Amino acid sequence: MRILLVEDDSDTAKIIETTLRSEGFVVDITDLGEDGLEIGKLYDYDLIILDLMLPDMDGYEVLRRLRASHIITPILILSGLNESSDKVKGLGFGADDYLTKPFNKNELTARVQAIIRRSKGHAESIVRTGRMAINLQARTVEIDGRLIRLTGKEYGILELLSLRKGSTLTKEMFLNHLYGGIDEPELKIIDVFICKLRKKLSDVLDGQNYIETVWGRGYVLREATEEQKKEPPKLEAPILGKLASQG
Amino acid sequence: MRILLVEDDSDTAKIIETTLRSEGFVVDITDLGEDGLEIGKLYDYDLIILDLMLPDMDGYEVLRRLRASHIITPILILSGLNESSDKVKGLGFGADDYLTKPFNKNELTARVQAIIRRSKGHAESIVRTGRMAINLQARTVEIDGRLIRLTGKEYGILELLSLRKGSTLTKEMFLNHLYGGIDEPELKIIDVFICKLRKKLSDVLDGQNYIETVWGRGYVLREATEEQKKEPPKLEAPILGKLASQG
DNA sequence: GGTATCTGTTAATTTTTGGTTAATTTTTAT
DNA sequence: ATAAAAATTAACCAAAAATTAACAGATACC
Repeated sequence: MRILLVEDDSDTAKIIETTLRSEGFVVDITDLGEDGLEIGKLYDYDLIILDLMLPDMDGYEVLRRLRASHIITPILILSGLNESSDKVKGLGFGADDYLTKPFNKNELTARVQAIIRRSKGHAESIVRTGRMAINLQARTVEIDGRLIRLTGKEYGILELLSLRKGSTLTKEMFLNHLYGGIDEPELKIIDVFICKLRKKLSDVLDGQNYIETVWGRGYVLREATEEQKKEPPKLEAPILGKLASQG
Repeated sequence: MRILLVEDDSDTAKIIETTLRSEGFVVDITDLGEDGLEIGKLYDYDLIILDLMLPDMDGYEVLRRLRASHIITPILILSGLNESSDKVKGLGFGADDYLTKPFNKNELTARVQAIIRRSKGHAESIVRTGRMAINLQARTVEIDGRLIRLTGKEYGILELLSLRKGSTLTKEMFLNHLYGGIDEPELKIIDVFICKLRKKLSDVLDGQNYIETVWGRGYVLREATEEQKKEPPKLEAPILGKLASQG
């Protein structure tokens, strides 16, 4: 579960971040409405938490423009004001819930979980590509129903590719999302993880590769071809014949 | 088992809290009806204990609104009044039981346990994983029908893992749920308890381990493999020899 | 074809995290 | 008040993951 937090007050942001992280959410933070708008449009978050008081733009403006761009990501409005007019205004513009500062941590997590549960309509969010299924809740990957063991960064890369399936992601994008801008390692690290990831997947997919390289640009996860979707033939007689003909 | 206590008198709250905690319940407390309403709606508690005398709102109002919102969480009404009319009124509004102050601690726990057992619809809530069975009502753990002696925190960790079997829980999650946010010890404590827990279980499971480590994220309780579900072969001659030598 | 640039792969190194034990503090029961 | 049990901290080692570095293989472009 991935949450975008648009909040300029760093103390509040920190509290929200640690609270939600401790519940297992992945939290991306930006302090500008402009950036929130951009990122919210570009990536498929499970929830956007939006502060009304932003340095560059009115929170409502961000909300309005997101909805105008047909972004249906659930939005939780965060405000220091307690007027009910604001509440109505926010919900009217298409916010899903409203929380006033200061708030209780349990209430925050409760609301966040409630909104997300509601928005998913109880359905598990699973992204399928050929024989591979990525469970975003459990952060697990299965191929032909068998669990594939991935490390944190390996999974992170695969998750990003899945969320933006079909479009090419640059290494810089991966770096940004996996390291949140600070203390980033070399770009090369992405190649290394892609390599490891491919190896783990292809071990089970007997040589098939879903992660395509776009030379000079980055990587894409493409919808599998009909050929790739088929389960591999069980190794029985044909193999024996093949082996026999080779020997 | 998680209980929400809506009570403004801090002495009463304290007594209830310690009584129920000593029985192994996790207790969240709020002193406002408004908050109780909000939190009760959003969180899935096993029981809500509701005082009628609240500073901001009539307890009946909270009860009525919870039921109006289709919250079916069992509710225990707590009151200083002893009139039977009140009793009827509360039960009529959809409360599950009624307790008058001052009350007896044993009666409190008995009622609480009864309500919760009833609300779970008689079905024993037992989570099975391989040869292990966790009884959430009794807070006991059995392996091959034999009782395993666990301490409070050890059980708490195993219970959480069972309730969310299959998904990885971070150490922060354990800390949050086991200590309710305040006065939390170091994260490291979770490792220690996991270690003790594994040891106690594996002593009986002859080396098997149901609690899996997800490196960098936390721990999971996974459904056991077919192999793990089998009872181990009974040791014959060696045991007999051992007993003989002892007797 | 040559070459500069980008990518794939492996190995070596560093950092982080987990497992375990023992010591200490706190809680509980008697 | 005391002993026993449980919880917590501290310290250490081992294991795993992340990162870097080095080099081999591809690809685009001239």
